Amino acid sequence: MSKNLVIVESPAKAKTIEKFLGSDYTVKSCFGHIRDLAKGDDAINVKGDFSPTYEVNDDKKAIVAELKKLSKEANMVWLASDEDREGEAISWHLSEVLKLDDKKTKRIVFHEITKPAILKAIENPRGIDKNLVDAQQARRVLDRLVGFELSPVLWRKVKSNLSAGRVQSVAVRLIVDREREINLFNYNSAFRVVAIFNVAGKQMEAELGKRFETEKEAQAFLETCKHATFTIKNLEVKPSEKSPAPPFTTSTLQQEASRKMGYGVSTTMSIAQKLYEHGLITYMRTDSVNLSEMAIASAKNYISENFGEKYSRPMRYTTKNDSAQEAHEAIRPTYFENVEIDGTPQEKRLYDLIYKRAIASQMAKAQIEKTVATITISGISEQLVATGEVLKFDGFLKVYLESTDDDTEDEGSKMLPPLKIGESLNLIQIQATEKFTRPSARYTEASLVKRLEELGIGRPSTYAPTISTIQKRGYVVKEDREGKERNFVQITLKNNDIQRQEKQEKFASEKSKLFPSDIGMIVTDFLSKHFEQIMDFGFTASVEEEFDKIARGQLVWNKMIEKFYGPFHATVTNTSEHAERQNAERNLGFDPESGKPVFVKLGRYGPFAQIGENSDDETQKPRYASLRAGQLTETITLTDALELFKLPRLVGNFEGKDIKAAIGRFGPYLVHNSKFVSIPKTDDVFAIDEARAIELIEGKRIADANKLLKSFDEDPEVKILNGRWGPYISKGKGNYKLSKTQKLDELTFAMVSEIIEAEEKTSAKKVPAKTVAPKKTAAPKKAIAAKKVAVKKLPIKKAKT
DNA sequence: CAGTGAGCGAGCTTCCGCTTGACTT
Repeated sequence: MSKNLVIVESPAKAKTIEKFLGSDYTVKSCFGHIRDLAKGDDAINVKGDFSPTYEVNDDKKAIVAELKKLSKEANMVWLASDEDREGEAISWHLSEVLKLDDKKTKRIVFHEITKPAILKAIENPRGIDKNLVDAQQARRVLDRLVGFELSPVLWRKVKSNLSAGRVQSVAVRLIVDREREINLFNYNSAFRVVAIFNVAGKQMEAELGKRFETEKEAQAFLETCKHATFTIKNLEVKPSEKSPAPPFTTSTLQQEASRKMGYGVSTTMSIAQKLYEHGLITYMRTDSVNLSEMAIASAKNYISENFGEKYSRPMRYTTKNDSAQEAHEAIRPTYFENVEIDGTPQEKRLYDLIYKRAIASQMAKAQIEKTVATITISGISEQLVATGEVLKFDGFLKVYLESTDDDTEDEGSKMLPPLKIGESLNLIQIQATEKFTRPSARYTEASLVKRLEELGIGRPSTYAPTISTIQKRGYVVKEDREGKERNFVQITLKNNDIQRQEKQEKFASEKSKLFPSDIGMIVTDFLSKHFEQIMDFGFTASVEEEFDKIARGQLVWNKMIEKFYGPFHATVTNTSEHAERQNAERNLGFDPESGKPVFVKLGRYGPFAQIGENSDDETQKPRYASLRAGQLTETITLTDALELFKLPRLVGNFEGKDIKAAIGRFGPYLVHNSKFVSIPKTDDVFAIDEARAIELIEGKRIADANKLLKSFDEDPEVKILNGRWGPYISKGKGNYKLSKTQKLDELTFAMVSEIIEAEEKTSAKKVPAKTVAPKKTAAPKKAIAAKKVAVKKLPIKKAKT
């Protein structure tokens, strides 16, 4: 048996370290925390000293048993969990649960997985830092108390199955606040003036230094330009430079993968996990931008050899964020020699991104020469300005340029034609275009993570799960929204003639953005009203300060909790007793037809509009209509609400049966002879006519006929259908899997019955199905061929901007 | 998969932060 047992958190890490340490060491992983607070409401002694009750998680029992056995056999146990609060707690829990002897237990830390770092750690062991452990306990206990006391208040006052917490509730608030900010936004417009000149056969653009608030002013300006002369007054050449971004952290990786590839944060993380497991990148849950000395040296070599010495600029980045705990390195390729990898297309793309970002961070700054030409207009004091950029030295831009969240299309760097001071210019045209101001952008998953990180809320390991939680609870939806049309004015001076045009543009269209739901808004308002402290963006930062004091031994952890819990719990009790139940009811006005009041509120099945009050009179029953996706009780207008009651609408008659059009959970549909047909986006549910409806119904019939691959005489209910994932068995309302290798023409009724029976049995054993199956992102199916790494010569092309 | 919304009340829900699989209608 091995003399030394080393315990780390991650199995992939264990494998690597084992190689560095040789045969005297067995390296095992504990897979993160092995113990947590007991499940129910009694895990914390709130009546006394707040002492917690811990339990070994069910899925950790086996690994704990194995570690117990190995630790008994070893001469020395090295606790090598991460060097941060959580890591320290993991080591402490291990020593408690495994009942480790202090004399044969050592605590070691390293924040990079390199041989020198590991060996150095082994030479410098220490004991477990109990203060740091206490800081973690305080963190854990506080989160449990907040979550498990607030959530039940929501069950009583808003809706069951809701949740609240230090992190998620603030995340929702950010989205709610942003939505309201956008709804209240005042769109102002001003006229931007751009002139185009002909300089020696080339076009050159120049913009006026000011914008005009009114069309009249813009018009007057163009009038004065009619016979003006345009002269170059000044030419200024300014050198400037651009620096590469630091290598990725979890948050910046999520942002770039979202901007450049459109991945959601959980997609990015599961692809990165695969790359990590195959030893291709360093750990992907990190808040550090630090690179190991080994990595910096190897990047320097690689860059010098492949790009030339002047492209190399070894650089040590430091993290600015206060809340960062830096237990790991930045995310980087394990070996810079692996320019390309084998794997799924997604894995290749993400690896490429990580690779380029890391290598660029060690490359020289780009040198840019900026030219600014000032142009005077005769008779007017305002001046035009033309700017041009020349890239003198590309540096890191050879491989990578970071994207921005701001989607304003900057036309990019243009070169100016050769110009001379005093030169007069040939005007092609001057155009004044009405431009509108824009509100702050709605959050994407990744930009929300960025904001949370700035506020110090949440950790790299929880960003993606938090974003999933707030969507699962229905507080927030990720959606595309169609833009709206608006008119703008454009006035053009060309050949001494002024033309005015009214044009249309689309604005406010959104792709994969986060929108709050009614529930999200109600819960945010309710919590903000009664639990201001928890909803404050600075709450996490202020408790973090206290945790730090605990870690430094300046504060006793349960005293801190006691001070928080007293007033907090009093508010919980008070709110439970006195606050009213929230249903977001809002009066919109009166229905012009019936004169009855129209209002919206939140019901069991979601938000709905109602005409008329509830009453006992059977003949006076109110009318109901569900709100459509994207409509909120907070903002819906009377007109829009009345519109909802125009459905279901009788469209016509076909084969002796009525055709009706309406909008359901999955969008607009037609119903005919109790069969449903979706109405495509190109048609309008309020305007669709009989002929078009029949066309759609017949189209659906053909599609259904094609869907049927096989039926059985023995039971007409049993069919083989062609679905999104290939052929499957359908019987009544149930669907059953069919193995992929099964040949359809050989399939008999007996075989099908067997499959159905077998599946019924296994599904009966499973836990009763929850109301809604959680959506999961598909994990990449194909694993990367182990260690088969193509070392190619520089396939890195210039990064897209 | 699809037109609901009353009221009573069983029993359940829920946090954040470490980790990796499981498993897709």
